[in-house]
Amino acid sequence: MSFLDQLNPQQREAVETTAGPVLILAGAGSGKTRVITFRIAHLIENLGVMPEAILAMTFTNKAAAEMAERVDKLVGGLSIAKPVISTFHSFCVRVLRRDIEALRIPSTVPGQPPIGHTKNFVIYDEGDQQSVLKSIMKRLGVDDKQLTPRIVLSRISWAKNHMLGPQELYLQSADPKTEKVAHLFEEYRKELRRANALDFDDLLLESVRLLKTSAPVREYYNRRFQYLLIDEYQDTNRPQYQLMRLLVGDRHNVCAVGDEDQSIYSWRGADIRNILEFEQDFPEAKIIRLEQNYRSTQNILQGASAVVANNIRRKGKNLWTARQGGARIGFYEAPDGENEALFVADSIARYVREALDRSEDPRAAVLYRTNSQSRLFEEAMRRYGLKYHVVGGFSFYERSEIKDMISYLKVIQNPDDSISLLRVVNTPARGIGKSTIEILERLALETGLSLWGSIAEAIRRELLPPRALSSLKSFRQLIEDARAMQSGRFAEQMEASAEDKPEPHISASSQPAAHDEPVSNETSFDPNEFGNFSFDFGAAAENPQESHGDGLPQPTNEAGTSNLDKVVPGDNARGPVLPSTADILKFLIDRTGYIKLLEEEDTPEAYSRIENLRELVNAAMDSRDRGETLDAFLDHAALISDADDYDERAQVTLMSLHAAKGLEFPLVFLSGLEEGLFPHSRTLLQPDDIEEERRLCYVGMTRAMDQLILTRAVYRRRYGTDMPEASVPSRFLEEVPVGLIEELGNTRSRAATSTSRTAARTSSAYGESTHYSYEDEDQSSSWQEGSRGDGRKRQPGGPKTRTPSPSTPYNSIDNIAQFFASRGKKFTVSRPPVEEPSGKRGFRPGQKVRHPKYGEGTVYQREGEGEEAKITVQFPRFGLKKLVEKYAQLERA
DNA sequence: CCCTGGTCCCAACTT
DNA sequence: GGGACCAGGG
Repeated sequence: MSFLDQLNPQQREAVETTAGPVLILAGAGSGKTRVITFRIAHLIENLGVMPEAILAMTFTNKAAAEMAERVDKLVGGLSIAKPVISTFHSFCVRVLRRDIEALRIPSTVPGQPPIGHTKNFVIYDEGDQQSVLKSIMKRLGVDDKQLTPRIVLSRISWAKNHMLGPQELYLQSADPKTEKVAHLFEEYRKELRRANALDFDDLLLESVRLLKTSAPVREYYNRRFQYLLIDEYQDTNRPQYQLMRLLVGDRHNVCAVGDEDQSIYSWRGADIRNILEFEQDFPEAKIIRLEQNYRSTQNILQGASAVVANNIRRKGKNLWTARQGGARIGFYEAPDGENEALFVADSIARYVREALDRSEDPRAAVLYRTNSQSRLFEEAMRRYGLKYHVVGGFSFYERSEIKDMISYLKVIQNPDDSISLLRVVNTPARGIGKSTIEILERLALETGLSLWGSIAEAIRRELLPPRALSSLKSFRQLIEDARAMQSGRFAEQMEASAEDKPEPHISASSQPAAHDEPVSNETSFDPNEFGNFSFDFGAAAENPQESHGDGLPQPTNEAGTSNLDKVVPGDNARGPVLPSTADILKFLIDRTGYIKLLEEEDTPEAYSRIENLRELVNAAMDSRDRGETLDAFLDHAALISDADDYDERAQVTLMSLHAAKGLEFPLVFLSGLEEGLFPHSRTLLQPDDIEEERRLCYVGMTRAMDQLILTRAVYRRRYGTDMPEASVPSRFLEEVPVGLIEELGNTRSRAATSTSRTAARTSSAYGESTHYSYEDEDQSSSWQEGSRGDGRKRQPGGPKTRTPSPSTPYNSIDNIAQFFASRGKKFTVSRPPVEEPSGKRGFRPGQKVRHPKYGEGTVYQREGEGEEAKITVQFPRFGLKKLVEKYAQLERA
């Protein structure tokens, strides 16, 4: 029996139509990933295609990794060679690292090196881009208020996504503002070229340019890749589209998979025309529709379809499911954002417990339009002792100590990277201050050198006071020593490759990088050339609340102390040692005294930073074990994305709607359904933007397998301290057919809020009968205890459950229980017992405690009396925190 | 030169 | 709620 028998007829057709262009219109939940992976497996297994001749493009590393894993399972280690499954951006980086120098042009000045990027280019992230623009705008005296670096950057990015250069932008500019942007764009480009840096958009654009202009390069890839697959085709932009055309060549073996109803990235340049006009691009194209949804119940699917049916720009489709009926779509209207979050947490706590009792999938997702909404949900999850995982937000790489070290590495890879150099030249402080920097920058401007070049020049010509000069000398020595470590590695490679000609470079900073052979005339391909990234990085440091699935303790690098011994200097145990990225990092940390200074600081924050640095060194060691060089390590760090840290083992996942694309959960909450929030206020004016918001809503709703609950807050605070504002229900709520909706929650309170909103806010009816309130401290802390106690051994109906009387302030919970009960899931309305207050009160200095967010810590001091007492606790990872005992859910550890 | 504390202004999605 | 920026003291 063939594995193809597992597919439905349409899926099977999609898998077996391997010659020529194919467009697969795959509705939500219709087995898109399955089709792609089976198609790859079919090519390899049944048609004998060489794995390395297959290229599949995805949007996130996570999706690529998952796809690779699934293909691996199907093909079962038939061959060491693997198909290339990669994100567009990662793929482009590999292409450019290999051949970008084919784009260089000879200098007009004889004897000068060619102009253009070299293969040791660095990647600039958004922060780097902003720094570049900021300094340009300062230099040119551009008014910061009308035109912020942020705005300019987004306009530049817009231009790039539409494949416009500064000149084109200038020519079609109709206003002085755009003219200015065009000018800044030009300067920005110069600056990046000088720094030998590329931004994210450039990765795509330069790859396109490379394939367009260099026939040998193009032919190399055309020969190598015979089959091309593109996931999420509806979200490709023009450069990606062109890249596809160039890679496909005239063979036209391309398979694009997408769903126009899930196009949610137009603001990033995604061009919905790409999918709508596929048939024009490839007249011989075969179109296959996958319309059977295997994920959701009929109610959910109907609701979602009804919403998206309000869009005009779509092909239209008929999604159906065999899962007739199902739970109705819940709707809960909360008085405010806090209550909304508590409602969600309460429902999830209940759901998780129940699902575990029945050995069902206990995962739930909370989706929101804006990341800032996550805070309230996080607090609520902690209240309920739920293990949750937040996707996105502040990542490991955004921490300052990590950025510092990464910047050092970038400078070592490419000293002309002036942005990174500026970041580290005085980090830690070594007496190179503002005035010194200003002189260097002026010198750079006069001479056309990079900052790195200017440092040498300033030292040579003794243009600075002796003090500054000696500081600069020691900095330069540091970088050069580190670079020398690097070149040991390169020297060896150079021996291997024959006719290599190290070229002089403007500031003598170009690495004597080993050239691959010229691009043409290769007959065999290195299967590892496009090796996929792996993603075991940073997660542990990020969120101590992170779940590990079944609630059982897992062998993780918790709190990191176990990693300590891995980082001791002189870790040469793993065989003949060439200097690796890890070695360089250790060298840097040692020479700069970075950790030593942190230790001297002797604050808990400092120790947490040290911990992060160790984590970074560990990551570098893993990178070394994978055989990666410095640039691969840095590429990885630059291209890892928020969506990549989604952990499918977490019971509760909090994330933006965008990040949820491609995922599915038994229970989904779609929150903040308010005009101005979702749809977002910045989209209300253009009809096209509203359609995209609606697609986003569709994406969110179709993530749900069994249960979908929509929520909204009547009052919402926009900023931390401002007065809450009354909201208008989202239009999307009205677009869901009434018959599919089940209202949840306390109707009385809702009536009160809608009839007299301001009165309700202050009246006791509002304040006290609010079902979920942060002020009700007994309730929440006892819930906390209860669910934590249940965490490992879940005892259904044990002593920890009781049914509240109808008079408890939990009206709405009764209602939810009924709601769940009505769909055949029996939910006991449970409420953990109220604990004796004396049992856990009164922490004393020296005592070990556990905090839901900060983990274990030691009480440092106690101020005040009773439950008003403030206790200061030292947490190894988070430092000293002053907590009001009444509110902090501290436990004895 | 470096650190601190106050103030301003912001907050859409993300490779 | 918080990050970026600036003024002023050590």
